[in-house]
Amino acid sequence: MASRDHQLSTQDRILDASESLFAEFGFDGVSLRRITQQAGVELALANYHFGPKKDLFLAVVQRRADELNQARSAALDALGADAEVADLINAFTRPFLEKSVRGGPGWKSYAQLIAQIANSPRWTEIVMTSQFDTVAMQFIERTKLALPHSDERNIYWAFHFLLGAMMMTFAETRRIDSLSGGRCQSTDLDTIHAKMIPFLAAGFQALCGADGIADWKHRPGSSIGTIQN
Amino acid sequence: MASRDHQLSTQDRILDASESLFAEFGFDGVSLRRITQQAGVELALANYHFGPKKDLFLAVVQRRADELNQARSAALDALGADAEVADLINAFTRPFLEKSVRGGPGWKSYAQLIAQIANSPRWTEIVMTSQFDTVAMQFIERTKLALPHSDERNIYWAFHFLLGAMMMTFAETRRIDSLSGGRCQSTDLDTIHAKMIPFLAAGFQALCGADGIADWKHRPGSSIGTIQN
DNA sequence: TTGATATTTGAACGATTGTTCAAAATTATA
DNA sequence: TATAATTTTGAACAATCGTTCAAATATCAA
Repeated sequence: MASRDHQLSTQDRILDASESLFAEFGFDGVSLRRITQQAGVELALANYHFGPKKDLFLAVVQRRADELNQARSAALDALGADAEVADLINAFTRPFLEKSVRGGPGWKSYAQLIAQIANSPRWTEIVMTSQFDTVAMQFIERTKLALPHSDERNIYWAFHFLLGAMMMTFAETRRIDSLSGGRCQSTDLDTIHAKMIPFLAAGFQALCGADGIADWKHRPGSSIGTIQN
Repeated sequence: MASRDHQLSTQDRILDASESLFAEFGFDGVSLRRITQQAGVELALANYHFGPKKDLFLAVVQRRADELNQARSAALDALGADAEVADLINAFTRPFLEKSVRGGPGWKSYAQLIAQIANSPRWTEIVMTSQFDTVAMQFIERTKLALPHSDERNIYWAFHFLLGAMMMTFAETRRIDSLSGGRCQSTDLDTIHAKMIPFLAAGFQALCGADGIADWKHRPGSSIGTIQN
């Protein structure tokens, strides 16, 4: 029998258990019985407090979305008008890093859950767009100012690649760990983040920078291409 | 009733239906009844030919893995010893692009399925590592030769970011489409790939290049950091 | 054609799924 | 304290889940 934590409300205990289990097994991989059992509450309470299972899933995502968005927005606003792209990338990604690494196990599960949702067409439309696109737009607009010579679309694509690298990092799949023979640790998010910022900043500069680059043109019949401006 | 395609074997019809449905709803989001119904075969045939559901899922992944790995490996081998990083990235990513865009609907579903698996710790260990890490290692080794001055670990992390950007692209979640107000199309993988190559190549150069960069150091108490060498 | 092997069928198994509901217990209001 | 509103309980609902199996059919080898 799961020991009850009387510090937490029934809603929070259900949300905590859902967060951890959804992150590990996905929406359809977890039953409401398993969730309520881990939460230490009766099965029917999930429906009573959150309605259908899908609404519970959305509640899990929404619970921490506001706090994350506020932290990101504040980090962006704290930057001066002369902020470089690396500063903007850091402002957008560091709050998530801080919470995933030092926000407790709930935030860790939350980050892994969001990382999976972000690559699932089924949930992206319902969850990501509605919850995170406002701040994403703030980042885009600031980046347009920092890279004024760029075609607008390139900034969107660069942000798309940023999202991919960031989500892959927070997913912590440990694939690189075995691939590198243990020389790299997927759980060391601080180190990865320190590598990610210059990597992405260079990508933004190459794609959206003033030196006006750069689509990759494939030469048919050859496996070699070239970067053209 | 689903019309039977007598061109295809029972196994292939089950694999095709599984591929499409697993990509859309995930492993636990699809029942064997729905799969066999879409395949136009009896329920019991799934178990007869593939065993338990998990083995069917693995069979779906394995079916196209060899072909993809061979194409990637051939593209890498076709490059000369003087290949640049952009060439290596292109050799690793273009085969997947070509099959996803011009390989038929099966390959499209397959790419989306792999993209979701890649960000799921539950499947990465079982699927990705065993199926794709051999060719991944070939790419890593070639990149070490192209960027000989780099700390080995930075190449692994750069490859990690490459995977994230690539998987986010093949997932086709259409998030950027709405974010950009329709100016960017997630389904236009050719355009995205043309942007991705210079973006990632610049990232590799910044992180692993001869000009020896570059970890992002966060200044405590400030939201501003700096790139140091 | 005969016998052996492989595949398909249709039904059923027990277990688990999300959801519902009336009654009991608790908390809040007056 | 008495009344109302809220929360919790325990059980049950119909539906669906993955899996199994003997019988029927189809395919192949001799």
